[in-house]
Amino acid sequence: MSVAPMSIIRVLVPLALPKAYDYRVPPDMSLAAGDFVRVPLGTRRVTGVVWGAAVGNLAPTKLKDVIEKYEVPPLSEEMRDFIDWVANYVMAPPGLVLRQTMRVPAALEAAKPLMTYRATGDEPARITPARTRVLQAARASSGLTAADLARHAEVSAGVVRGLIKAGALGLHELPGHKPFPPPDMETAKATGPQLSTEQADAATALGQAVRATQFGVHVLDGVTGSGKTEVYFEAIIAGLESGKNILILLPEISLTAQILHRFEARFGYAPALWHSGLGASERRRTWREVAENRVRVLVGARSALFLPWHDLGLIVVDEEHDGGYKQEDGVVYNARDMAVVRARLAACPIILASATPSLETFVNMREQRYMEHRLTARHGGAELPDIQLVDMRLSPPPRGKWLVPEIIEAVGVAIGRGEQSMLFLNRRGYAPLTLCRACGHRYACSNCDTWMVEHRFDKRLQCHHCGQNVPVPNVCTSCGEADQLVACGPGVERITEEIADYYPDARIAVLSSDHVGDHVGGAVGMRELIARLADGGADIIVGTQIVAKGHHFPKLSTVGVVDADLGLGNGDLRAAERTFQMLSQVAGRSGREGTMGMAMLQTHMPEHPVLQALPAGDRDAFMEREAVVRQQAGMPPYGRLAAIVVSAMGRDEAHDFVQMMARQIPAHDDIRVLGPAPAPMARLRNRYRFRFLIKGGKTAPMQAFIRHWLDKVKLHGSLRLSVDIDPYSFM
DNA sequence: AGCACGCCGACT
DNA sequence: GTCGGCGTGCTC
Repeated sequence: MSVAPMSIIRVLVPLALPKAYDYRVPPDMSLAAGDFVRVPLGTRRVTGVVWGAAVGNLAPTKLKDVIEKYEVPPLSEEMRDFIDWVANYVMAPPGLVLRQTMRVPAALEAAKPLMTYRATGDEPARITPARTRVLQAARASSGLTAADLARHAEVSAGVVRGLIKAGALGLHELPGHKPFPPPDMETAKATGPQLSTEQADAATALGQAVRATQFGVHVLDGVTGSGKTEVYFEAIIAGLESGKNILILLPEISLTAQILHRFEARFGYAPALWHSGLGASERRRTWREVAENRVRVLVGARSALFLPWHDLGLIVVDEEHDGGYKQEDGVVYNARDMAVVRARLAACPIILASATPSLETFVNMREQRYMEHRLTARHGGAELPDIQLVDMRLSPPPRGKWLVPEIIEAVGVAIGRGEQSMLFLNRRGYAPLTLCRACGHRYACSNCDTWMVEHRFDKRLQCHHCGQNVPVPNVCTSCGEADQLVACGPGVERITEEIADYYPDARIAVLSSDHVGDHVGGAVGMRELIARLADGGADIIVGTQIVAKGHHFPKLSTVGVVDADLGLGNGDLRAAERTFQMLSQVAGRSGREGTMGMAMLQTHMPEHPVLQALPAGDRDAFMEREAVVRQQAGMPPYGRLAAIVVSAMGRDEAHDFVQMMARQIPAHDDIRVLGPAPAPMARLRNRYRFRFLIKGGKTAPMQAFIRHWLDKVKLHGSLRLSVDIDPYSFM
């Protein structure tokens, strides 16, 4: 009797371990790469994924046995390659990247059976119109739950319950999760809107790219209101027809609802959704259905990239320039860039859509690495808004106020015409700084290097970085004087108060994450709130950047930007680019239906290139100029950048460590290390932070350099070190 | 990420 | 004397 040599495999577990570990496969178990397994690790049992053949550099006696295999489709080789690629690129342990995929442990367990009902053929003793409709629905399609039947027949749950009791409906348990509805190709193809010539051209080209099932990056570059969504919907139809699956990424969850509704209107069914606010059972169902290759279209936030996809036929990254694609905590990555990699591995096209593409994308498009599809005309002949600058040096607001007379007047004109106005200020709360008139004390966060922001609606001082939150004191906490606190500078709440003074009868609404929240309940609540406001529920909307994105305000004619310079002065690499993107988005909110909108920007530096480019409507000239600046500075996309932030509980601990690191910087012809310097937030959540910037040429081996450097140092105590490849924000 | 091991202060 | 604080290191 011969015993086959026990096979040994490598298992990656979703933990911050440096590599995958080897395990023995018990003789009665058969495993292949990609299988989800349970393995012992130390004293615990964890779930992991078979990553491949064993490395075999550990004494066989030390190996432990795989405990069990999960009955889930294996993670594809493509996904495993993607995870390895991302881990290598962003310099994170592969296990931590795998964890992005394994965030739903419950999805690995067998699903509860699905309780569906079908008509038994028995006629109930009493028949009513409601009952007839339910039985019709039950006969028309199978696999419907009691709730589905009630919804299809438009009756209450009680009617269905009655029919079950009467024996007319019989329980039929189905294994697995409730499937997502299949695409309705008839509707999709029948209800397509009339596309303009340029829309149709772009749609045709994208459709061809999808059918060619070849990797390629396509930029859908179109001004606000030019119908980008309708164009990529056509590409989605091509993908559905070819039997492939489609992933649509959005930078934030509040936009998912928006797309969902447009998608339903166009395709007659709802796509799957994926974002952090999904409930546990929906999350589990969606993960599982993706793993089983039964989700055809999914709209999601950046984490949707790590779902266990099969057969991706198209990825769409909407608002590709948006900073929301950058994940800053845990594994630091830019989902837009990783989506391009994902598409390459899947050998499918990817569409980057934006009205204001990032400079990286702009340069790639100009140098023809990315295919350009440009939409220049606004929908329904609407024109781009007239953008005007108000020089605050020549036309200052009244003392202690923030709005210039020109904007106040324009809002008045809009009110007179029954149109909406929007005042934009990207600053939450009432005032960004509070000080004591008596002793000069400034209220700072005790954990961070920042001021406490007054929120007058909830009468509290808040730190926007760590969340610390105290009631506004009655007496100064420093000198004890009463009623001496002064609010310095404006936030949206203060602007609301100011405009209300001028137009006391106007209906004014504030929109910021404080009032609607950025969780899903908030996002849903916000959709409803915005729909109400957009429908004429307010005369004046005062908002932070939350109002800049995606939402449609048909009655909005006038936009006032309270501080167009905010964000230009902080020395950030992308300050100009980001300000341009944000301001053009905000200005683009106005005048979308037949009317010419107007936007006024309050500025102290009207000669700044960003503020010159906006009224001139000359995005390309601005981008070209910005590209030259970057090229001269050797900055991305003409050079490479990485950041290393070291933090510790004590300033000396962090400082000594970065000094020691500085002495270990490896030499390299094409890479320079700047720093260490105190990080832009030198203290954050009670930790002292220092930063190195690593600047390399376009082809510099940044990761290898950093790996080599970090191999020479060892963390201890409260020290933490994080690497950010291609940092987005420098703050 | 957990969890055990190990070395220091303050309690019945 | 022991209970327990959390720094350090390991997990195939």
